[in-house]
Amino acid sequence: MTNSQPSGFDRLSKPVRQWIWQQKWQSLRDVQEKAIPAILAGGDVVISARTAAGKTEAAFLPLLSRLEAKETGADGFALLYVSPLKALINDQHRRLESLCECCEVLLTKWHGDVSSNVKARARKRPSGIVLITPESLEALLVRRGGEVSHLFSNLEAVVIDELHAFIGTERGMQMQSILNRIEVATGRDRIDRIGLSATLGDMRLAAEALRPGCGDAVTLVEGNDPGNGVRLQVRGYLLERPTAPPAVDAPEEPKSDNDIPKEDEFSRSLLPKAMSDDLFRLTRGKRNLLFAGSRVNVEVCADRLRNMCDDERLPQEFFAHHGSLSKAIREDVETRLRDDPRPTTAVATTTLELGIDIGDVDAVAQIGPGNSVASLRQRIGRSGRRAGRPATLRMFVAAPPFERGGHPLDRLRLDLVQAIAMVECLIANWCEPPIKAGLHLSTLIHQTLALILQYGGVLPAQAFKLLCIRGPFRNVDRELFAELLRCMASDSCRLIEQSGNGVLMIGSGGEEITESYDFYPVFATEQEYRIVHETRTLGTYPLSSPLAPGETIIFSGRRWRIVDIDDRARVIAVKPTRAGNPPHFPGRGGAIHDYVVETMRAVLCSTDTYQYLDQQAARQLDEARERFKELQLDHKSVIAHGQGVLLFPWVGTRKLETLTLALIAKQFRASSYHHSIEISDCTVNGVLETLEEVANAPAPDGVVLAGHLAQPALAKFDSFLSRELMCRVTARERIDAESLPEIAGNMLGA
DNA sequence: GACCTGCTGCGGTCTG
Repeated sequence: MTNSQPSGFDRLSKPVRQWIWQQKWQSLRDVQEKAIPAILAGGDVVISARTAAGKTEAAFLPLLSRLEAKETGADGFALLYVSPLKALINDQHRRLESLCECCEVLLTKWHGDVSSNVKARARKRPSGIVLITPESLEALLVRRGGEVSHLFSNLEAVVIDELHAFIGTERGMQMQSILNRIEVATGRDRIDRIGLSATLGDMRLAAEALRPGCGDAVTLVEGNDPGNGVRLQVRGYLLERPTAPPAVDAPEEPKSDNDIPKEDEFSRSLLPKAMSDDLFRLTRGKRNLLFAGSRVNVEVCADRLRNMCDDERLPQEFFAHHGSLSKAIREDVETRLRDDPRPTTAVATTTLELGIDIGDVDAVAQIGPGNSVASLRQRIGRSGRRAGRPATLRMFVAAPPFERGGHPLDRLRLDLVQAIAMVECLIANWCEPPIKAGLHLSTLIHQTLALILQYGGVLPAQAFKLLCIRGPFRNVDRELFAELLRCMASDSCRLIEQSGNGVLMIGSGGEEITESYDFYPVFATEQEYRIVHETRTLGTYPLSSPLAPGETIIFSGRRWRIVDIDDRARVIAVKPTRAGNPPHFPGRGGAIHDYVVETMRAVLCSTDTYQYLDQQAARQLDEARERFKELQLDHKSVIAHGQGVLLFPWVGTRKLETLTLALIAKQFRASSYHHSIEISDCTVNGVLETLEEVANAPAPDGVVLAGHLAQPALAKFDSFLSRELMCRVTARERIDAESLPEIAGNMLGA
């Protein structure tokens, strides 16, 4: 320690200070300095700081000091650390081991890969810190309901890592509900919650997510670590016309593995050659993360770069990384990034965005504008962590080529404009706020079943009070909860039944679900094949994407031929080959925030130049702005197009879809496309009149509007909901009916 | 026109 000893340091317990001495830290980090008094004072705290700023220690140094001062010797766990990832638990265990040893506090990993005797031992003599996933915690409550009060009665605090990953999600609702159930079971009014997060758009909303209903009482701690600056570039490219469709009708099987089909022509329509040449040139020989967007793009891009490596007879340094690849393959890439000095570029989806420890990379590249400013910020934080080196991010954005008679939207270069809008938002220090909680009826079904199992039965009024008044399901009122219970008890579900004295019990249908191994997670997953080469599992492939023996596929950045499909065992056997088609993964579109789309319009209206654009991108922006003026979009929102019209509301995905739906409900043939709505067979005046009507009428009933929409069961237990309940979920979570008059009004005023 | 995450307890067999 230097002479300028931080005041926070002095307030820590003796063993904690000793540990800090051993680490030879020169001083505490800004966020740690601020967190110490906040956590020592007790109460709920949100700690937010950029990646690698020392958030974990910011929470645990004062928490361990608190344990030292308490010294009750009572049994029961003292601290609970909840993480969304097993990999993060393993990292944190490594990181906290010596600190806990110094403090003589037991540290226990608890997740699905940890052996059951370790868990049994911890249950028998509960003490110290437990690092756990929400699913393992759920299993503990459901299977050992009777032990809960004993295990957690001396709990000092709960630390929630990657808080932002839980906000507004099914898993987040589950976690809040579990923490609430622990408080109730132990008879504690509240157990301190400490949320750790990357910088969030709106800290107050994050605080509300940490302690529903009492966000105002949460202490906010924001780290102010300036980092080493950011170097950022947006590079423009032109897409090549696809000259051949993907080889669906390809003539039978290629005769030999040496036949090389024209698959490159298709893959070039996803990834132009000029772009892959630049990607190769800028990443080769260094350590990079390349975020390619979708799993298909990861495969196409990894395949292309690996081939370029082979062509130049260089050792391979490009590797694919996404959620459908096997754990072993992914860990090989992570380990190589972390521990191997050889140049390595991981071509990834969002898998490498969260806090898994992969050390520092030289640069980050991204294909396309991405879906959120928050994720852009997170990605930048993956480089520039070493002293004196700025973070480096290059965005590679391709636009469609101009064609006579092409779609007017092609010339607005909306991907490039979106990329610029994202960067402008980032520079202005804006990022998406957490989304507001929906009804989450699927997760409420789950929590009702879990609660019955935990207590062996529960009265409806108790369940309502616990889950919906004290717990996180506050958008569900008594009437709606009663309807949900009736639905769960109905003949078609039989999830629950009621005993003579009114106690809710698990029904015949519920038994099957709750006894199953996959009851504990609340998110839905697709059924999949396993892709196997000899004895090695390469990864998984969705059942819904049909494949046939003899077909070729790019997977894990390599090319394979399918030799056998075992539908019963759900195994696809492959062998290496020289040809390969891009794989197919189903997916739903991402939602872009209103403010990003508003900023896009501002970028198109403005004449500002942006230093971070390369020549090609700057030229494409000029062309897009010219076209924007030509179409008079600077003062019009509705323009004629062919036999119909194009609408430009400049709102985010959810509002765009709501307006489309409202127009469909008024008998227009409308569909949303690339930030616009296309309506066929109508006139500009006809649409303007309708917009006028919408603007001046009260907002339509969301449930009625949602009735026009297909109601796919998206969440895990949605299939148990009645049509009517599903409509209410859709109205609340997927559309925004209240904003319709305002959107229409703004378009008329434009 | 997108991504990601997670999992018990038991009974069986094998190894040191």
